[in-house]
Amino acid sequence: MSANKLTAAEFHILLALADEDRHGLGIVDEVECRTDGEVLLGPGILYGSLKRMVEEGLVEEATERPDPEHDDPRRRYYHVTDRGSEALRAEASKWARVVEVALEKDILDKRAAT
Amino acid sequence: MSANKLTAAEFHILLALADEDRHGLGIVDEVECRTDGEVLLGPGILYGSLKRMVEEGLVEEATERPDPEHDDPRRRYYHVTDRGSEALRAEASKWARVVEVALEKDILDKRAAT
DNA sequence: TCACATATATCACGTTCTGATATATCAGAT
DNA sequence: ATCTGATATATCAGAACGTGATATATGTGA
Repeated sequence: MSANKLTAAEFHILLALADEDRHGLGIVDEVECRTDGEVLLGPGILYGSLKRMVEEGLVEEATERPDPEHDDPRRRYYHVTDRGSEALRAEASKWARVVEVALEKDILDKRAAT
Repeated sequence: MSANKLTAAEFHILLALADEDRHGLGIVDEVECRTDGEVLLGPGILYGSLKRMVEEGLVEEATERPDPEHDDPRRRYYHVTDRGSEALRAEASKWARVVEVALEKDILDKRAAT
């Protein structure tokens, strides 16, 4: 839609990786759980987005593996880069603004989402 | 229920129409102004989305014209339907939840745009 | 009536999304 | 050991969506 914008899938992936490195299906689980099953990432959009995001420097494959004791060598863990972190912050800020407008226009009430 | 997922463009259009009926370029202006020029709807996505949204019953062409004194007959004004209103509320609610998560993960500070 | 801005519309092309399919490995049961 | 089902990554074709150029027509003011 406009310059420097993340797709919804890229945004959800970055948000999933914000607090810890995760592997592909770990990202899917975090997003599904966090959105109560409303955002479901299929394999196409997941691995396609991750590939693109590595190329764009938003994420990188993690060098260290969390919990090497109980590891699964098939997994590829991803880590947010500084650039990805900044893109996430900018995008989250845009959506925060949108939610504010929704409140101003009485589309949402102020009650906490639960 | 409504597996009715909105695109980002549809969401911005519904949000623009939430407080008053607007015509095509009026929607573009509202979105551009509200997002500080970060979301720019070109003619393709604008009229394409509106056409689709009428077909899906999210909006309808307005019967009455605001300010008939200084009117421009080329304009086509749009009005949000009940269904569109509900879809907007649901989508805004999802993004509100996402923004909350962003706050929890320390991606945003609490003092937002204003 | 001329020039420019406004307004809607469509098109070709590129990007992104969806769901099916493929391949391989792991973990536990037989 | 090997069978089975779950886990994990990957790719692909077709659909859906977004982009920017182009087209057509009309309003507005000089």
